Amino acid sequence: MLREEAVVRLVEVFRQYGYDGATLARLSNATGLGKASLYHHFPNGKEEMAAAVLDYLKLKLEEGMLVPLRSPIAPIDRLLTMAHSVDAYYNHGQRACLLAMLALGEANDIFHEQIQQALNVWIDALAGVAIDAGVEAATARQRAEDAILQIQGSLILAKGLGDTAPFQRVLAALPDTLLTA
Amino acid sequence: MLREEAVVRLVEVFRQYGYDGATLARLSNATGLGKASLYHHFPNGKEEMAAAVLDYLKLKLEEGMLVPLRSPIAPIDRLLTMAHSVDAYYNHGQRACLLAMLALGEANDIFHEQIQQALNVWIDALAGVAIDAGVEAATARQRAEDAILQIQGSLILAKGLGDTAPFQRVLAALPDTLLTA
DNA sequence: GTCTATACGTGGATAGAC
DNA sequence: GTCTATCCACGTATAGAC
Repeated sequence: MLREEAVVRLVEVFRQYGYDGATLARLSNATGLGKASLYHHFPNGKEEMAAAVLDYLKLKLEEGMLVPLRSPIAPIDRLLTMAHSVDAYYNHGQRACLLAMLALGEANDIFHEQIQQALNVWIDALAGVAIDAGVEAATARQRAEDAILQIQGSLILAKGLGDTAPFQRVLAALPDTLLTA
Repeated sequence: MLREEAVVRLVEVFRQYGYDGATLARLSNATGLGKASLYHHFPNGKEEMAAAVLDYLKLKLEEGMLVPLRSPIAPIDRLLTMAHSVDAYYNHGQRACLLAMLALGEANDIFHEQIQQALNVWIDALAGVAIDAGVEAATARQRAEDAILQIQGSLILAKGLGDTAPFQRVLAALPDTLLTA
Protein backbone atom coordinates (compact mmCIF):
# COMPACT_ATOMS: atom_id res chain seq x y z
CA MET A 1 0.00 0.00 0.00
CA LEU A 2 1.21 3.50 -0.88
CA ARG A 3 2.00 5.70 2.05
CA GLU A 4 -0.36 8.43 0.82
CA GLU A 5 -3.19 5.95 0.49
CA ALA A 6 -2.65 4.95 4.11
CA VAL A 7 -2.47 8.57 5.26
CA VAL A 8 -5.83 9.35 3.64
CA ARG A 9 -7.45 6.67 5.76
CA LEU A 10 -5.59 7.72 8.89
CA VAL A 11 -6.91 11.27 8.57
CA GLU A 12 -10.45 10.08 9.10
CA VAL A 13 -9.61 8.30 12.34
CA PHE A 14 -7.82 11.28 13.89
CA ARG A 15 -10.59 13.61 12.69
CA GLN A 16 -13.38 11.53 14.14
CA TYR A 17 -11.81 10.35 17.40
CA GLY A 18 -9.09 12.89 18.18
CA TYR A 19 -5.53 12.03 19.07
CA ASP A 20 -6.26 10.03 22.21
CA GLY A 21 -9.19 8.25 20.64
CA ALA A 22 -7.22 7.26 17.56
CA THR A 23 -6.08 3.90 18.89
CA LEU A 24 -3.79 1.59 16.94
CA ALA A 25 -6.68 -0.84 16.65
CA ARG A 26 -8.76 1.80 14.87
CA LEU A 27 -5.88 3.01 12.75
CA SER A 28 -5.20 -0.60 11.81
CA ASN A 29 -8.83 -1.21 10.91
CA ALA A 30 -9.15 1.97 8.87
CA THR A 31 -6.09 1.18 6.76
CA GLY A 32 -6.51 -2.57 6.61
CA LEU A 33 -2.92 -2.86 7.78
CA GLY A 34 -1.81 -4.79 10.85
CA LYS A 35 -0.27 -2.87 13.71
CA ALA A 36 3.21 -4.06 12.79
CA SER A 37 2.69 -2.91 9.20
CA LEU A 38 1.76 0.55 10.43
CA TYR A 39 5.09 0.64 12.25
CA HIS A 40 6.80 -0.33 9.02
CA HIS A 41 5.43 2.82 7.33
CA PHE A 42 5.60 5.01 10.43
CA PRO A 43 8.50 3.85 12.62
CA ASN A 44 7.73 6.43 15.29
CA GLY A 45 4.23 5.09 15.68
CA LYS A 46 1.15 7.14 16.39
CA GLU A 47 2.98 10.42 16.70
CA GLU A 48 4.48 10.02 13.24
CA MET A 49 1.09 9.05 11.82
CA ALA A 50 -0.50 12.21 13.20
CA ALA A 51 2.40 14.29 11.89
CA ALA A 52 1.98 12.72 8.45
CA VAL A 53 -1.72 13.41 8.60
CA LEU A 54 -1.07 17.07 9.34
CA ASP A 55 1.49 17.33 6.55
CA TYR A 56 -1.04 15.83 4.19
CA LEU A 57 -3.73 18.23 5.36
CA LYS A 58 -1.49 21.24 4.82
CA LEU A 59 -0.71 20.00 1.30
CA LYS A 60 -4.38 19.53 0.52
CA LEU A 61 -5.24 22.94 1.93
CA GLU A 62 -2.63 24.50 -0.33
CA GLU A 63 -3.97 22.65 -3.36
CA GLY A 64 -7.62 22.92 -2.50
CA MET A 65 -7.73 26.47 -1.14
CA LEU A 66 -4.88 28.45 -2.58
CA VAL A 67 -5.58 27.49 -6.17
CA PRO A 68 -9.33 28.29 -6.28
CA LEU A 69 -8.93 31.32 -4.03
CA ARG A 70 -6.40 32.78 -6.48
CA SER A 71 -8.29 32.01 -9.63
CA PRO A 72 -8.91 34.91 -12.03
CA ILE A 73 -12.66 35.09 -11.38
CA ALA A 74 -14.26 37.80 -9.24
CA PRO A 75 -13.38 37.68 -5.49
CA ILE A 76 -16.97 37.08 -4.48
CA ASP A 77 -17.20 34.10 -6.84
CA ARG A 78 -14.01 32.63 -5.41
CA LEU A 79 -15.57 32.83 -1.97
CA LEU A 80 -18.76 31.20 -3.16
CA THR A 81 -16.67 28.40 -4.65
CA MET A 82 -14.83 27.94 -1.37
CA ALA A 83 -18.06 27.97 0.63
CA HIS A 84 -19.28 25.16 -1.60
CA SER A 85 -16.09 23.15 -1.06
CA VAL A 86 -16.19 23.70 2.69
CA ASP A 87 -19.82 22.64 2.82
CA ALA A 88 -18.97 19.42 1.00
CA TYR A 89 -15.81 18.74 3.01
CA TYR A 90 -17.53 19.05 6.38
CA ASN A 91 -20.52 17.08 5.11
CA HIS A 92 -22.85 20.07 5.50
CA GLY A 93 -21.67 20.70 9.03
CA GLN A 94 -21.87 17.14 10.32
CA ARG A 95 -18.15 16.41 10.24
CA ALA A 96 -15.64 17.67 12.82
CA CYS A 97 -12.52 19.60 11.85
CA LEU A 98 -9.23 17.77 12.37
CA LEU A 99 -7.39 20.99 13.21
CA ALA A 100 -9.91 21.94 15.89
CA MET A 101 -9.81 18.42 17.28
CA LEU A 102 -6.06 18.49 17.67
CA ALA A 103 -5.79 22.15 18.66
CA LEU A 104 -8.08 21.78 21.66
CA GLY A 105 -6.46 18.81 23.35
CA GLU A 106 -3.01 17.91 24.58
CA ALA A 107 -1.96 17.09 21.04
CA ASN A 108 -1.61 20.82 20.45
CA ASP A 109 1.56 20.73 22.54
CA ILE A 110 3.20 18.20 20.23
CA PHE A 111 1.85 19.42 16.88
CA HIS A 112 1.48 23.12 17.51
CA GLU A 113 3.78 24.22 14.67
CA GLN A 114 1.96 22.09 12.13
CA ILE A 115 -1.50 23.07 13.33
CA GLN A 116 -0.52 26.73 13.27
CA GLN A 117 0.91 26.43 9.76
CA ALA A 118 -2.15 24.66 8.39
CA LEU A 119 -4.47 27.28 9.87
CA ASN A 120 -2.30 30.04 8.45
CA VAL A 121 -2.33 28.53 4.97
CA TRP A 122 -6.10 28.76 5.04
CA ILE A 123 -6.26 32.20 6.65
CA ASP A 124 -3.65 33.64 4.27
CA ALA A 125 -5.50 32.31 1.25
CA LEU A 126 -8.73 33.90 2.45
CA ALA A 127 -7.06 37.18 3.31
CA GLY A 128 -5.60 37.26 -0.20
CA VAL A 129 -9.08 37.31 -1.68
CA ALA A 130 -10.09 40.25 0.47
CA ILE A 131 -6.91 42.07 -0.50
CA ASP A 132 -7.69 41.43 -4.16
CA ALA A 133 -11.08 42.99 -3.51
CA GLY A 134 -9.40 46.13 -2.25
CA VAL A 135 -9.41 45.51 1.48
CA GLU A 136 -6.39 46.78 3.41
CA ALA A 137 -3.99 43.98 4.42
CA ALA A 138 -4.39 44.10 8.21
CA THR A 139 -8.16 44.30 7.92
CA ALA A 140 -8.15 41.45 5.41
CA ARG A 141 -6.21 39.27 7.84
CA GLN A 142 -8.66 39.99 10.66
CA ARG A 143 -11.64 39.23 8.47
CA ALA A 144 -10.04 35.99 7.29
CA GLU A 145 -9.50 35.02 10.93
CA ASP A 146 -13.14 35.88 11.62
CA ALA A 147 -14.26 33.68 8.75
CA ILE A 148 -12.25 30.67 9.96
CA LEU A 149 -13.26 31.23 13.55
CA GLN A 150 -16.91 31.32 12.55
CA ILE A 151 -16.59 28.09 10.58
CA GLN A 152 -14.87 26.37 13.51
CA GLY A 153 -17.37 27.66 16.03
CA SER A 154 -20.34 26.72 13.91
CA LEU A 155 -19.00 23.16 13.60
CA ILE A 156 -18.92 22.96 17.40
CA LEU A 157 -22.47 24.22 17.62
CA ALA A 158 -23.52 21.78 14.91
CA LYS A 159 -22.20 18.87 16.98
CA GLY A 160 -23.28 20.27 20.34
CA LEU A 161 -26.76 21.36 19.37
CA GLY A 162 -27.32 18.72 16.71
CA ASP A 163 -28.25 21.51 14.32
CA THR A 164 -26.30 22.48 11.23
CA ALA A 165 -28.27 25.69 10.61
CA PRO A 166 -25.61 27.92 12.20
CA PHE A 167 -22.99 26.34 9.94
CA GLN A 168 -25.11 27.03 6.89
CA ARG A 169 -25.66 30.63 7.96
CA VAL A 170 -21.95 31.16 8.49
CA LEU A 171 -21.18 29.82 5.02
CA ALA A 172 -23.86 31.96 3.42
CA ALA A 173 -22.48 35.04 5.16
CA LEU A 174 -18.88 34.24 4.21
CA PRO A 175 -18.58 36.67 1.27
CA ASP A 176 -20.04 39.38 3.46
CA THR A 177 -17.70 38.56 6.34
CA LEU A 178 -14.68 38.99 4.12
CA LEU A 179 -15.66 41.73 1.72
CA THR A 180 -18.12 43.97 3.59
CA ALA A 181 -17.38 46.23 6.55
CA MET B 1 -14.62 15.66 50.90
CA LEU B 2 -17.88 17.19 49.68
CA ARG B 3 -19.06 15.93 46.35
CA GLU B 4 -19.26 19.46 44.93
CA GLU B 5 -15.69 20.16 46.01
CA ALA B 6 -14.58 17.07 44.10
CA VAL B 7 -16.62 17.99 41.03
CA VAL B 8 -14.98 21.43 40.85
CA ARG B 9 -11.59 19.75 40.56
CA LEU B 10 -12.83 17.16 38.10
CA VAL B 11 -14.07 19.89 35.76
CA GLU B 12 -10.54 21.12 35.21
CA VAL B 13 -9.26 17.71 34.18
CA PHE B 14 -12.02 17.11 31.62
CA ARG B 15 -11.66 20.65 30.33
CA GLN B 16 -7.93 20.42 29.84
CA TYR B 17 -7.57 16.84 28.62
CA GLY B 18 -10.95 15.95 27.14
CA TYR B 19 -12.89 12.80 27.97
CA ASP B 20 -10.32 10.27 26.74
CA GLY B 21 -7.43 12.20 28.23
CA ALA B 22 -9.10 12.46 31.62
CA THR B 23 -7.59 9.29 33.07
CA LEU B 24 -8.42 8.01 36.51
CA ALA B 25 -4.85 8.76 37.52
CA ARG B 26 -5.32 12.43 36.63
CA LEU B 27 -8.78 12.61 38.17
CA SER B 28 -7.35 11.02 41.29
CA ASN B 29 -4.46 13.47 41.42
CA ALA B 30 -6.66 16.51 40.83
CA THR B 31 -9.02 15.62 43.65
CA GLY B 32 -6.48 14.14 46.00
CA LEU B 33 -8.72 11.08 46.26
CA GLY B 34 -7.62 7.54 45.50
CA LYS B 35 -9.28 5.73 42.60
CA ALA B 36 -11.38 3.65 44.95
CA SER B 37 -12.57 6.80 46.72
CA LEU B 38 -13.64 8.28 43.41
CA TYR B 39 -15.75 5.15 42.88
CA HIS B 40 -17.29 5.68 46.30
CA HIS B 41 -18.58 9.11 45.20
CA PHE B 42 -19.24 8.12 41.59
CA PRO B 43 -20.18 4.42 41.47
CA ASN B 44 -20.47 4.46 37.69
CA GLY B 45 -16.91 5.67 37.32
CA LYS B 46 -15.66 8.07 34.74
CA GLU B 47 -18.95 8.37 32.91
CA GLU B 48 -20.72 9.46 36.08
CA MET B 49 -17.92 11.92 36.85
CA ALA B 50 -18.29 13.55 33.44
CA ALA B 51 -22.07 13.64 33.84
CA ALA B 52 -21.70 15.30 37.25
CA VAL B 53 -19.26 17.78 35.74
CA LEU B 54 -21.78 18.70 33.05
CA ASP B 55 -24.59 19.03 35.59
CA TYR B 56 -22.40 21.33 37.63
CA LEU B 57 -21.50 23.38 34.55
CA LYS B 58 -25.17 23.83 33.65
CA LEU B 59 -25.90 24.96 37.20
CA LYS B 60 -23.06 27.46 37.13
CA LEU B 61 -24.13 28.74 33.72
CA GLU B 62 -27.60 29.35 35.08
CA GLU B 63 -26.26 31.15 38.13
CA GLY B 64 -23.44 32.95 36.37
CA MET B 65 -25.16 33.90 33.12
CA LEU B 66 -28.89 34.03 33.67
CA VAL B 67 -28.70 36.27 36.70
CA PRO B 68 -26.40 39.00 35.33
CA LEU B 69 -27.95 38.79 31.88
CA ARG B 70 -31.37 39.51 33.39
CA SER B 71 -30.29 42.27 35.70
CA PRO B 72 -32.18 45.58 35.48
CA ILE B 73 -29.31 47.52 33.90
CA ALA B 74 -29.19 48.45 30.21
CA PRO B 75 -28.83 45.50 27.78
CA ILE B 76 -25.49 46.74 26.50
CA ASP B 77 -24.11 46.92 30.03
CA ARG B 78 -25.26 43.38 30.73
CA LEU B 79 -23.32 42.24 27.69
CA LEU B 80 -20.22 44.14 28.77
CA THR B 81 -20.49 42.45 32.15
CA MET B 82 -20.76 39.04 30.52
CA ALA B 83 -17.83 39.76 28.21
CA HIS B 84 -15.78 40.53 31.30
CA SER B 85 -16.84 37.29 32.99
CA VAL B 86 -16.13 35.25 29.87
CA ASP B 87 -12.72 36.85 29.51
CA ALA B 88 -11.87 35.92 33.08
CA TYR B 89 -13.33 32.41 32.85
CA TYR B 90 -11.36 31.48 29.74
CA ASN B 91 -8.24 33.12 31.15
CA HIS B 92 -8.18 35.75 28.38
CA GLY B 93 -8.54 33.10 25.70
CA GLN B 94 -5.92 30.70 26.95
CA ARG B 95 -8.30 28.13 28.41
CA ALA B 96 -10.28 25.61 26.37
CA CYS B 97 -14.05 25.27 26.68
CA LEU B 98 -15.29 22.07 28.30
CA LEU B 99 -18.40 21.98 26.12
CA ALA B 100 -16.40 22.28 22.91
CA MET B 101 -13.99 19.64 24.13
CA LEU B 102 -16.76 17.15 24.78
CA ALA B 103 -18.92 18.13 21.81
CA LEU B 104 -16.20 17.45 19.26
CA GLY B 105 -15.19 13.94 20.29
CA GLU B 106 -16.94 10.65 20.87
CA ALA B 107 -18.12 11.86 24.24
CA ASN B 108 -20.80 13.83 22.43
CA ASP B 109 -22.60 10.55 21.76
CA ILE B 110 -22.90 9.79 25.47
CA PHE B 111 -23.48 13.30 26.81
CA HIS B 112 -25.30 14.92 23.93
CA GLU B 113 -28.42 15.85 25.90
CA GLN B 114 -26.41 17.52 28.64
CA ILE B 115 -24.10 19.35 26.25
CA GLN B 116 -27.05 20.58 24.24
CA GLN B 117 -28.85 21.77 27.37
CA ALA B 118 -25.83 23.63 28.68
CA LEU B 119 -25.29 25.38 25.36
CA ASN B 120 -28.97 26.30 25.23
CA VAL B 121 -28.91 27.77 28.72
CA TRP B 122 -26.19 30.11 27.55
CA ILE B 123 -27.75 30.88 24.18
CA ASP B 124 -31.18 31.50 25.67
CA ALA B 125 -29.78 33.87 28.25
CA LEU B 126 -28.00 35.85 25.55
CA ALA B 127 -31.02 35.88 23.27
CA GLY B 128 -33.06 37.25 26.17
CA VAL B 129 -30.85 40.32 26.34
CA ALA B 130 -31.32 41.00 22.64
CA ILE B 131 -35.06 40.56 23.03
CA ASP B 132 -35.05 43.04 25.91
CA ALA B 133 -33.26 45.45 23.57
CA GLY B 134 -36.11 45.17 21.08
CA VAL B 135 -34.77 42.49 18.75
CA GLU B 136 -37.31 40.06 17.33
CA ALA B 137 -37.16 36.63 18.96
CA ALA B 138 -35.96 34.52 15.99
CA THR B 139 -33.30 37.09 15.12
CA ALA B 140 -32.25 37.29 18.75
CA ARG B 141 -31.76 33.53 18.86
CA GLN B 142 -29.61 33.59 15.71
CA ARG B 143 -27.46 36.40 17.03
CA ALA B 144 -27.02 34.60 20.33
CA GLU B 145 -25.90 31.51 18.44
CA ASP B 146 -23.52 33.69 16.45
CA ALA B 147 -22.07 35.11 19.64
CA ILE B 148 -21.44 31.68 21.18
CA LEU B 149 -20.10 30.29 17.93
CA GLN B 150 -17.66 33.18 17.66
CA ILE B 151 -16.46 32.66 21.21
CA GLN B 152 -15.96 28.93 20.59
CA GLY B 153 -14.20 29.48 17.29
CA SER B 154 -11.95 32.16 18.68
CA LEU B 155 -10.89 29.83 21.48
CA ILE B 156 -9.85 27.28 18.85
CA LEU B 157 -7.87 29.91 16.98
CA ALA B 158 -6.31 31.06 20.23
CA LYS B 159 -5.01 27.55 20.90
CA GLY B 160 -4.16 26.76 17.28
CA LEU B 161 -2.46 30.01 16.40
CA GLY B 162 -1.14 30.72 19.88
CA ASP B 163 -2.73 34.16 19.62
CA THR B 164 -5.58 35.40 21.78
CA ALA B 165 -6.21 38.55 19.71
CA PRO B 166 -9.16 37.02 17.81
CA PHE B 167 -10.75 36.08 21.14
CA GLN B 168 -10.35 39.63 22.40
CA ARG B 169 -11.84 41.04 19.21
CA VAL B 170 -14.83 38.72 19.44
CA LEU B 171 -15.48 39.77 23.02
CA ALA B 172 -15.16 43.44 22.16
CA ALA B 173 -17.62 43.01 19.29
CA LEU B 174 -20.09 41.05 21.43
CA PRO B 175 -22.55 43.89 22.12
CA ASP B 176 -22.52 44.72 18.43
CA THR B 177 -23.05 41.08 17.44
CA LEU B 178 -26.16 40.86 19.58
CA LEU B 179 -27.70 44.30 19.36
CA THR B 180 -26.73 45.71 15.94
CA ALA B 181 -27.86 44.49 12.51
C1' DG C 1 5.69 -5.25 3.15
C1' DT C 2 2.73 -7.81 5.78
C1' DC C 3 1.72 -11.01 9.08
C1' DT C 4 1.32 -13.63 14.01
C1' DA C 5 2.76 -13.57 18.42
C1' DT C 6 4.13 -11.32 22.24
C1' DA C 7 5.84 -8.02 25.75
C1' DC C 8 4.87 -4.34 28.80
C1' DG C 9 2.70 -0.53 30.65
C1' DT C 10 -1.53 1.86 31.71
C1' DG C 11 -6.53 2.66 32.13
C1' DG C 12 -10.89 1.40 34.23
C1' DA C 13 -12.79 -0.90 37.82
C1' DT C 14 -13.39 -3.88 42.19
C1' DA C 15 -12.44 -6.32 46.84
C1' DG C 16 -11.86 -5.79 51.27
C1' DA C 17 -9.31 -3.78 55.33
C1' DC C 18 -9.42 0.21 58.29
C1' DG D 1 -15.04 7.68 53.42
C1' DT D 2 -10.50 6.51 52.24
C1' DC D 3 -6.98 3.43 51.59
C1' DT D 4 -3.85 -0.69 49.50
C1' DA D 5 -3.86 -4.33 46.63
C1' DT D 6 -5.38 -6.49 42.75
C1' DC D 7 -7.78 -7.78 38.38
C1' DC D 8 -8.52 -7.70 33.53
C1' DA D 9 -8.73 -5.48 29.15
C1' DC D 10 -6.63 -2.62 26.02
C1' DG D 11 -3.09 0.54 24.09
C1' DT D 12 1.58 1.04 22.34
C1' DA D 13 5.29 -1.07 20.63
C1' DT D 14 8.57 -4.83 19.09
C1' DA D 15 10.48 -9.53 17.46
C1' DG D 16 10.82 -12.39 14.00
C1' DA D 17 8.73 -15.48 10.41
C1' DC D 18 7.20 -15.36 5.59
